[in-house]
Amino acid sequence: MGKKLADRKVLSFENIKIACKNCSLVSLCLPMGLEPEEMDRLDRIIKRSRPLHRGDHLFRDGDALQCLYIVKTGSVKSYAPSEEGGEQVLGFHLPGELIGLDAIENSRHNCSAKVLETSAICEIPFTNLEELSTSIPSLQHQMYRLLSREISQDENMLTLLGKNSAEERLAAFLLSLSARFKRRGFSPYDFYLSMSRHEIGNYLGLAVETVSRLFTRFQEERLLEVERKHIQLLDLERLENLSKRSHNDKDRIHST
Amino acid sequence: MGKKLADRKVLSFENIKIACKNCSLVSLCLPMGLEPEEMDRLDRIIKRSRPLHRGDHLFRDGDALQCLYIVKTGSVKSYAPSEEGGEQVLGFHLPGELIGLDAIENSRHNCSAKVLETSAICEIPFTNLEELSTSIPSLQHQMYRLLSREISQDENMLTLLGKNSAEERLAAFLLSLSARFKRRGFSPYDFYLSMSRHEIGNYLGLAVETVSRLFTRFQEERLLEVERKHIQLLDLERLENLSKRSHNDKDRIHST
DNA sequence: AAATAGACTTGATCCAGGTCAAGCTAAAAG
DNA sequence: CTTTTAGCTTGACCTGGATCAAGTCTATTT
Repeated sequence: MGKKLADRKVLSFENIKIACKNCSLVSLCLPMGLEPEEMDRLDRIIKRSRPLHRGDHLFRDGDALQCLYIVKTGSVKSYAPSEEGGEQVLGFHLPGELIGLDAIENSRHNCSAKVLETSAICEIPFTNLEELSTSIPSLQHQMYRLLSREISQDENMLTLLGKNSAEERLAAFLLSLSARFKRRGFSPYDFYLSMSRHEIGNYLGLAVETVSRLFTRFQEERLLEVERKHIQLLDLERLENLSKRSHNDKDRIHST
Repeated sequence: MGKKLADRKVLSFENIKIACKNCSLVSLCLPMGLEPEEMDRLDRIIKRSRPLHRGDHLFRDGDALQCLYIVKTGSVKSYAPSEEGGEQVLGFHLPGELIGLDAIENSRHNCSAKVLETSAICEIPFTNLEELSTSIPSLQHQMYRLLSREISQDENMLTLLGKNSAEERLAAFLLSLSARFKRRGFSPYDFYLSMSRHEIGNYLGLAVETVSRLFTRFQEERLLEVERKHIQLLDLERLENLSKRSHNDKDRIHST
């Protein structure tokens, strides 16, 4: 309990309530490319609440769409719960990433999102955002870009699940994390996983055991060093090669 | 050759060059919900070219984004080609569906799209569309909705590929087609597949042989009648049950 | 410090669906 | 008409990764 208080102090208002223009993420986040005046207008509709803790939900499948969410610090997973209690992990979200875009279609969330570790989150009421984007063309453009990017990413993921082997999937996953950490100014070689093996497996369409065995094997092959959540990538190049299916590509479809 | 001329006559200008307001797809297409005056403005930027033929490309992976495309009649597949000549089928598109949305992010197409049969296509120069959507809020809203819907669909597909068995995938695929035909005023029970078994398998992450065997089995079980491309669904309810994974849902992730 | 529990690892076994091989069919080309 | 070819089906076999079954390790609780 005393611990939690301390935690709060460390990340509190100085860090959380800063405006977009003072935020280190500005160059890869929603306000990217806006003029200072436009950024202020956006800033005024963004809510910055106290930090959320592991397991807290941003929203649940079926909730009415109120806000879109951006990770400021920490990480979030989104997932589609199934009736029977199972789930499909749809994505892991790092700082600067916009969450909840699949809810615009019918004003209702199509998946759930919960934070994986203590996280600061920016909330953006969608109605206000939409209005604002009508009067700020570059904000509208940025929205189109972010929605489009989400589609591209999902399509990549479809290819990964449709065509790639277990080892290709895990290698691609680690490289994706690595690249995203790098863009955020963190080490691309040395990082901590905020998600469990189970969640990684679920995301990649693999059993936990398979993920575990692959970590062991990758370590034996000196591709990486792993100790629980701590990952050190030792050979990005070989991982890169592993992640691209080199082998059987015989399902080429004949053109007409 | 005489045949082709006849074809052209049948679908030519009367049918192809009609304005949105006279198009039967208006209620499920981009102009959905626009005022007549707004629809005219949209109409003015849309190009309607002569029909394309099987195998013609709308665009190829890497092309600069010029237009988004809407199927008017016929069908289109989008796919991610891989270096080695293979491909991952990303989707099949029926009349009223918008194609190319993943290109907005970086103004370059991230996949290819080719027509599966003789098809009429509306082309919408994206720059014009974006401008127009700045001055027509309901058009902007519709764009957000369509982009969001694409994300939801891709997420559904991720779940299908990540969690479902071969039989669940094929059942879900057939039901999806059935529902989409229904919305377009066609029979949900009786339709023709415009894609090959190979393409279906590729899309669903299955080998052709598996798709073929499943069709045979579904027919033996009186779920459907299949003869080459012609499908008759005999028992939607049982197909529905098949498509939802009823069995092992033991990968529930423990909450914290 | 002992107990409990969740997360992870490792080994043994199994099977859904992939791969390989052969033949069939229909439609297009000659 | 016959031939060719691409698409589809069916059977036999094989394998990657799932499942089952024990542990082990860490962290939290008591």
